[in-house]
Amino acid sequence: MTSTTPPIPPGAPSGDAPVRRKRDRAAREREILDAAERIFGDHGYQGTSMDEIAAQVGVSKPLIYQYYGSKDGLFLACLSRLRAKLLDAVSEAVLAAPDAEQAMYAGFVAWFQFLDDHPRSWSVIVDEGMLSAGPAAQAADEVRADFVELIATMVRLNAPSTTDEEEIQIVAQTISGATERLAIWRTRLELPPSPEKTARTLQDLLWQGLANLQQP
Amino acid sequence: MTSTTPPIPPGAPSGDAPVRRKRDRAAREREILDAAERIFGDHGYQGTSMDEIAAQVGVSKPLIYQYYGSKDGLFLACLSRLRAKLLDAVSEAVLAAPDAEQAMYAGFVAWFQFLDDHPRSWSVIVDEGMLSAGPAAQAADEVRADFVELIATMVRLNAPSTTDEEEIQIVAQTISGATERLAIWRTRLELPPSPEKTARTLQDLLWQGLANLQQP
DNA sequence: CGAAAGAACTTACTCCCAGTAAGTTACTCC
DNA sequence: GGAGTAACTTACTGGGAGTAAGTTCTTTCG
Repeated sequence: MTSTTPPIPPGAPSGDAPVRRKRDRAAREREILDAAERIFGDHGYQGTSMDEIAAQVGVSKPLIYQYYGSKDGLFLACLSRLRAKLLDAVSEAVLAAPDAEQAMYAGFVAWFQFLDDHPRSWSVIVDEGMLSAGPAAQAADEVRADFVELIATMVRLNAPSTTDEEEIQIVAQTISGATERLAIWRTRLELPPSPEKTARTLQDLLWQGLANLQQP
Repeated sequence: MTSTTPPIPPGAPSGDAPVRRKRDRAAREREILDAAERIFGDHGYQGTSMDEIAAQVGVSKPLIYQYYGSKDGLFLACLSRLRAKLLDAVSEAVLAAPDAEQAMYAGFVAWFQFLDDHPRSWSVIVDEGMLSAGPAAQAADEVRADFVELIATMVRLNAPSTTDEEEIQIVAQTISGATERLAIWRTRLELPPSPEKTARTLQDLLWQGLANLQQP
């Protein structure tokens, strides 16, 4: 099970290999974070115990507490790492597009594609990141806030004459909520529609309405 | 604190008032369910302990387990009751409308209005009902499935020539996800946009795209 | 009436898991 | 090689979910 770091027997090994029972902190932290991301992704936040993570890494529980403070802290660390990756993927796709319409489509595709590429990691954010209590929930909200802001910016660029900030917020929340839900829905299908088809349908559904925002 | 049923001192009371230390089962079940709904709504699923509910009702914990089986079971019972109320409210609004466009708008308004009227109850479903693990999550999924089906039906009626069931599912998931997210978002604002404005903006955003579904 | 039966209800646990105190082991730098 | 420190562990506490086994009230039937 502990494929990464086989436990070293306490009885002293042969006397020349350094054996490095103690690794440097950064490496251990990464090791713990990797395991946590995987296990959280598999069993969810609630279904994961710190003891399990510790066992998988081949380390004792207090060490994890020393590095990450709490279960929430560890979860939050997983989340931050994923968040950066995800936001990068989508932003890059959006910025590379020649116009607003294609930017939106590209953003959608990137979003769904990322999901397909990192299914388990992703469920950390979407499936379980929705807890409303605790610091973890706050972090999940920050992830969402990032995307809402990204979407709102795009909407403003696309419909410059719209000054009703409240409407823009409604639209941005709508799109963010829709993509999130579609993401979850797709993961549960054995044969989900392709990222492209999903993105195109969403685009078709929203684009006309977005264009009309400026002249109501 | 236990305002509803003050604990009766074990020392035998005066000998004529019946005192009914034991109530009949149905009444107790309702009492427990009411308290659970309130406390789950206040502190969330995780933040609520069975001991707390038992204390509020003025009853011992095993009694609750006898009636509801588990924490999940109790939560699920709360959810079912709310789900019926909510689905009724929205369905009624939809069915009372003269045409598809107004039906959709009325459905949105009913949805957001219900939220405003039952804020705490609602957070049981939306804020915490999203756990992906356990039977509670399955129940939350059923709530969503009901609405997705309702929306899908409306879409089919509105765009009869569309035969691509996959596209209809995408659209229904989109709308369901959007309304759910908007619901959560609104509860967190001190001065949210009115149900009507939220519904109208959403309607404006989606209606044109829906109409185009039939002739792509 | 009074005992039998069966509900409603409780005390007193078990187990599991997040989190911690205090100590031990390996590495490092003089 | 010894002092100092970072990495790490054992062995706990506390709290909450869930349970076994019993106790008290109420109804029913002789």
